[in-house]
Amino acid sequence: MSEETNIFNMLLKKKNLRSTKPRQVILQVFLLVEGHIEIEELYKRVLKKDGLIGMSTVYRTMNLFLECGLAKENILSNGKRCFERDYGREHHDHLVCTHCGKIKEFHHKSIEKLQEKVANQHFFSINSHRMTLFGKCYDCKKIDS
Amino acid sequence: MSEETNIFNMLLKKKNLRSTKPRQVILQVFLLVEGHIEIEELYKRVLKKDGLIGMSTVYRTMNLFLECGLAKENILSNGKRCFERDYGREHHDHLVCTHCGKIKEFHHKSIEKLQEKVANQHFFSINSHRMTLFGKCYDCKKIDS
DNA sequence: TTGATTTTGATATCCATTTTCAATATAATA
DNA sequence: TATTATATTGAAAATGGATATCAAAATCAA
Repeated sequence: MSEETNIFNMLLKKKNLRSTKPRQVILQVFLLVEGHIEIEELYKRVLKKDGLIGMSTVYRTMNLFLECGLAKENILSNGKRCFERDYGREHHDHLVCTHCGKIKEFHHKSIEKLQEKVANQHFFSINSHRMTLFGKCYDCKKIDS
Repeated sequence: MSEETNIFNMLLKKKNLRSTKPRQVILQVFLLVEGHIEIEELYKRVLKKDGLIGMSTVYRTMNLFLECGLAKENILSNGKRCFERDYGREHHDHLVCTHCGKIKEFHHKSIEKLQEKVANQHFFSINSHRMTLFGKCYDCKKIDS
């Protein structure tokens, strides 16, 4: 049993929730996601495994994933939400190509140190941050020029 | 006539749109906004000036403001949108208190230089970015501890 | 098993936003 | 100014994403 499965089961236990087939299927599918996924696409993949599962259950279960830190939510430039796995992964920020939608991840320690510094100057203590750079990726620059 | 009024009128002309009373009223009200405002609150203020204006017109007009760069949209930590004026203002990022909702603005040149650097490393050219630090402000830290 | 409780999927509902549409306002021109 | 063509309006309907409701089904503990 993967560590992530474990974390999910712990959450279920903690909240007196039951380990049901739909929840396990959705978890399995989610754990195979690489990168970023919108809920519609996740639902499609879930249906392939079990055509009886309803959309509401996917939403409900995704909220559980968010709650226990297995998933993280992002807002894309078009305003839509997408999700990504968030366990055992290093924190990262996003570079989004506004032309083709490609998403790259990056992590920059010095930026984060500066963020801390800024926060301190304003007497804030940061819990989290969100940084997204929008632009054009290499391939799209080539196409357009 | 303020420069912002001018910009709006130019957009109207460019798009063959008409300068109507509702549009002028909404612009006037918007230009008095300081900081960040949700559309409901903007609508309330519009109604005080002219009780006949409808919500759809406010939405439509706000979209025009966004289009010509008079307004900028932000997504708060609770997922709601808010707007702020965006003409003649220096670019800035946000510090949001997740406890009381307070929003502070900051601008950090070195962070932006590093963002450029990161983008270059990934062969992206950045058009814009969005950076928000979430945490607790001074006052809310005091209350809670 | 049984019985108490939770979960489910379908459906209804909610909310923010956009679209539709007939009536009205605007701007250009005659 | 009167006319005409076109854009705009507000109200209401529609949309789309997400949540809440609820009776039937599944799960768990005894």
